[in-house]
Amino acid sequence: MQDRRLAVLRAIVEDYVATEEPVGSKALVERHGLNVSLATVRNDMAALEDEGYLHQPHTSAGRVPTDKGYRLFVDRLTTLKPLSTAERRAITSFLEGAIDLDDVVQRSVRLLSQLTRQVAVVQYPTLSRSTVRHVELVQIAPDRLLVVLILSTGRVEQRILELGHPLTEDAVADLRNQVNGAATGEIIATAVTALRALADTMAWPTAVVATLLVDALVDHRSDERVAVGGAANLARYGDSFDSAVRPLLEALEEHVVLLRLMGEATASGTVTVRIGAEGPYEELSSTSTVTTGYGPQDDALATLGIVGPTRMDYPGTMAAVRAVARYVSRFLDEA
Amino acid sequence: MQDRRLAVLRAIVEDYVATEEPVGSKALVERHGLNVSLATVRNDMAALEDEGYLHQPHTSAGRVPTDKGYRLFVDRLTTLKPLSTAERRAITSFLEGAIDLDDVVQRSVRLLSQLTRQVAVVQYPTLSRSTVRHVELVQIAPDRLLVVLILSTGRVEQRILELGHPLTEDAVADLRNQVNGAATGEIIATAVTALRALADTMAWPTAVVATLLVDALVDHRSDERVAVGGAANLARYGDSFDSAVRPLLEALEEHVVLLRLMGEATASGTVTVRIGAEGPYEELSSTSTVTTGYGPQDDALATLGIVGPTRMDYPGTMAAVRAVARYVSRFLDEA
DNA sequence: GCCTGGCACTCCGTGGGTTCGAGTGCCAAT
DNA sequence: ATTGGCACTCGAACCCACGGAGTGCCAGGC
Repeated sequence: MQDRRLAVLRAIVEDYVATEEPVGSKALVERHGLNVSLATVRNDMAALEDEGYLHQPHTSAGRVPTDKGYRLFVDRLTTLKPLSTAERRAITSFLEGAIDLDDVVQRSVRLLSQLTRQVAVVQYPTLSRSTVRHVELVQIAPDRLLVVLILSTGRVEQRILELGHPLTEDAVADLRNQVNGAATGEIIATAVTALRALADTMAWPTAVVATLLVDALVDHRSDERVAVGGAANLARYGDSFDSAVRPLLEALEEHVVLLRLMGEATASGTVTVRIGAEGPYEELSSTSTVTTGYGPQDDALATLGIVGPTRMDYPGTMAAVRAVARYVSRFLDEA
Repeated sequence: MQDRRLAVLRAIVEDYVATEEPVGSKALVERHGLNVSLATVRNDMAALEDEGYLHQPHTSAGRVPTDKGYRLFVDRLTTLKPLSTAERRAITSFLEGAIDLDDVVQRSVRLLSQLTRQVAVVQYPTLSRSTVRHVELVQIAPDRLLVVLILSTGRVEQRILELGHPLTEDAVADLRNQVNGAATGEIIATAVTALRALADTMAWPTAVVATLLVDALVDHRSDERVAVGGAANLARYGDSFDSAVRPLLEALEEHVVLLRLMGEATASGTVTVRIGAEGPYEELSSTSTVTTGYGPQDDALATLGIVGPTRMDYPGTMAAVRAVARYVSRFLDEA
């Protein structure tokens, strides 16, 4: 009885996602094996509407799930569809050719957007937990230094420093050695502390340089990088263009907004679903996000997922997001 | 007389761009200071239509410019609007804070899209004419090398090499010295030749490494990089969604397609306008591009511009594109 | 020869009215 | 609790008529 109601809700969600049209009682009993009569289903639907799981656009129309309805569906009615072997093969072969971290991220975005037919978002692995592999200083002018920071994740950060004072080649070489001695192998936070200590022991002007280096290291800009792909999938919205697509297109360009929308990286393996108004932005109240964390050793370094309409295939999308996160994590383990 | 016809065409283009609606003879004489009668304007319009400059959607509707009409407008009737001082100030202050090449490109994209309210596209300066400033080799595993290539434009390319054979630290240091000796200061093409020659003189396995380095250098992937911004401006299309926005959204993700659409970099200062079907893609026959080259010393290293509907404010857009290219070029000169 | 005023014509967009049908709610019976 | 039946609601689709914007063309004037 309560079971049947849930079955009705599930059927409505599935039909609505498939057809994009409000689903009525008749279509429901025909298309699903509910062994009850029309009237019974109607009663259930009316009850579900009273409880806020369904909504009807107008009196003589079918029912549409509310955010609350989707939430229940995702929480209690979803069994993740395993991916087809073809899909699995696609994922591995797609990732195999990657040549560096940037490439991995870009391939993942493309992969995710193609698998889910939604807009995919992949955050670059955050700096905070990765370690410094090497710091390279290149003097491109007497008073100008290019800093290249190579991290254990394979990520490379670059930054030009204006010194305000010329340095000799030897001074740069010396600085390079000291900086690498202090920072290599450390996580960013430790490296920053070590460099600050180093700067204190140094004579001007190298001390200034070390300080500038610290700035370059902690530059938070680097934490905000994301890759976005599959925006063309927005074209499938068609209806509700102004209310849904416009704010989303805007959000896709504001990476800070996007990151907030995606939320904190959750443990890899746990897929987080945010439905409509559960997210932080009112303008995006008709979009949902499906996200999870990823990173080597299943240690969630960054977030990855998709953004789409509340009306989406949650089981399929969740499975795809989880699978891609898993494979990318594994790939990062190897690298 | 012929002059008046051109004036009529100009007025129609301007009105149509402003109102987005087919413009009729009445609105025309009212809004523009054409000192002739309705009937005269009608005759001119009919003549312009015969010659293919105008088109009327249906008998009792106003006229709309054809691609050919826009072309004539751009070629003969356009006087570039100078930017307002506010706009100029915006450009300089926007670019001033840039900290590296990536940042310059990203700021330019944002700037262009905001100035023109169109989708902006900026190609990263191509490698081909820039010189090698430094090659850094970092051994991240015995048989794995991270190559960081620093170019005179400030661009940094990175690539991981799988050696298939372990190298000692000394071998790497030696290789680094030799490679830098051969490549530093040369343009890419020369550097490649020099490295090939170097590889011939070397014993295995360093020769293999040098060869791999060449591959990394000539990797054409790097020439395809573009930054895109302002996709949210597509939301203003509203009508003609399927025919115009969808293919464009797809093109924006396919950077190769996008680069072909933008065309070759033309000399900085010369703004190229491609209208509708003049471009290489049929699906994009209702979009135009406004592009120009940019680079230090006005040597066009790369292309920059916008993509938008054929119905756009060409004079304003052309002025903005030219101005941004000029300022970015100047900025690159200084750096 | 070019411009102008006038007139008849063509269609598109709009609004009102009607019909059609899907879907509902509720009641009485099992 | 479930079911069959019935009356009801309300949006979508269709039709039609009408008004008006815009046109093409002709005859007359400078």
